[in-house]
Amino acid sequence: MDSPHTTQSLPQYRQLYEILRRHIIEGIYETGDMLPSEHELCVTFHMARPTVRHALANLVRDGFIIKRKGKGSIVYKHPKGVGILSVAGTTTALEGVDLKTRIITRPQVQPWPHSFIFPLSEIELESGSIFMERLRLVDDRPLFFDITYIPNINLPRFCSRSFEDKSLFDTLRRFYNIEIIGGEQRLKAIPAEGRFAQYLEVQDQTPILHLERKIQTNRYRFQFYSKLYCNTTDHDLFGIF
Amino acid sequence: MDSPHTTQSLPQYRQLYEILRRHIIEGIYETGDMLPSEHELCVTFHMARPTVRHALANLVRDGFIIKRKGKGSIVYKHPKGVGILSVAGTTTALEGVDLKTRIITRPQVQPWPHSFIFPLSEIELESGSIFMERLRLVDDRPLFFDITYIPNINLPRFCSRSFEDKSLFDTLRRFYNIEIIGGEQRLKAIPAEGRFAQYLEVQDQTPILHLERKIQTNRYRFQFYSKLYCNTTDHDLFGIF
DNA sequence: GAGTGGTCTAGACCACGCA
DNA sequence: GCGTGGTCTAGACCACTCT
Repeated sequence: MDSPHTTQSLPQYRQLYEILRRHIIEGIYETGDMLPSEHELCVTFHMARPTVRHALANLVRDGFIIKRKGKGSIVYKHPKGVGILSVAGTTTALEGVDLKTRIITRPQVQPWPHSFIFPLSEIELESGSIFMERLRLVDDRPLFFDITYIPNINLPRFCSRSFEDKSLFDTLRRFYNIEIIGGEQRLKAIPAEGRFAQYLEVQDQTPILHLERKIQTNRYRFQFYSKLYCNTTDHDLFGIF
Repeated sequence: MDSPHTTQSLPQYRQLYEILRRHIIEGIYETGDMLPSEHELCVTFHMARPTVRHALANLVRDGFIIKRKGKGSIVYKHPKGVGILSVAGTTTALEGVDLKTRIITRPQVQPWPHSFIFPLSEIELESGSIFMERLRLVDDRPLFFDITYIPNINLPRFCSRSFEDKSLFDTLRRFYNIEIIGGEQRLKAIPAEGRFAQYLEVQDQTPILHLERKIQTNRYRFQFYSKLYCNTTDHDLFGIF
């Protein structure tokens, strides 16, 4: 097994979040079911109410439950959809879906593009970027093409890791202790052209979704960037707000 | 003035949120500035720390600040962008932007469309929907076309209210005590066609963004729906996650 | 070392849904 | 009227950034 420090003292609210999340995904709860009340969860897991509420708040944020005053926490499983607009990261968001990753360009260090989408700091510019291109497939049909730029700062052996069918976010968390804490994204509908149309297996000029993202991490002054080209003809993109 | 109960005992954490949010938007803080520390805010506003933290957490959620352990809350003003993907509602998200609304179809009661995007409950079906079409313009250029379906349940005089350059969310909050607490949305890139292309003033077949949303409110079992057609050629859509 | 945010406790009172 | 979640208090200890 490769679990260096899987549960390395995760905060209690995160532990409870993971447990309930798993229960919902695995079908122990169905849409419409009530979660145990906050009080019950306090007793069961030996936590104070704010701690329990913190966990539940995150489940709300990620769309797993909705809460009703005087009623309780209601499980809400969303119909199939591709929730790549959330913090959780693509691989997690698509849990339960047959997701495959094909590496188009293996991670390699190179200078930043000349005019980059987002402004870069001195240190980012100096260090260069780790560049990587991946095609993600759902049910063996290409869903989106993902170009990632990561500042090459203190990420030993990063380029020699395998990302075939692996989660980038997981790799960052497990080997480098980097957690994703948020980000911003810009969306555009654009016509598919050239190699993007080929990768996504759509006709030239088919409307596709283009996302440019800046992803914040818990490491001080460390963020990274990605560009997505997404085929929304077969699947809708799905988001919570 | 039309402020029936503007501050009708808003919770403290919301009051603080609104104050800080306004200060950020109005330029009292610039990007990179530090907000007062949590402790300072506690003292200044006579609140306990969890209350202050609740307000700050919402500012983080809405992208106004990022927090750094051992450092503080850093103000983060996003460059121009159109943040219609957030809870806040279009009008609020576009604060500071020259937003105009042109009513295409005045609110009217009618039955629900035959096959509606989202499953509807008995009571929603029985009551029929309030239907309304609006074109939203930024700097006098059409940005998106918005079709709204609201269950016609206990919304007296709704159809006779004016929505020209008014916020729907504000109307719901002020006159019906309905708050938006979240929602889900589906995104697609589609080609502009027919009247949509005309309204948005784009060429036929230009890629546009299509959103289908279900919007949750604090009123029990009350949600509403909207469809958006958005021109992303001139502006990117902007989102936080 | 001083100050910051991150986590956590053990209570309290209120508004709401439901029976 | 009971149980639920929504709000709030007044503390506590820890990990982190900065000087």
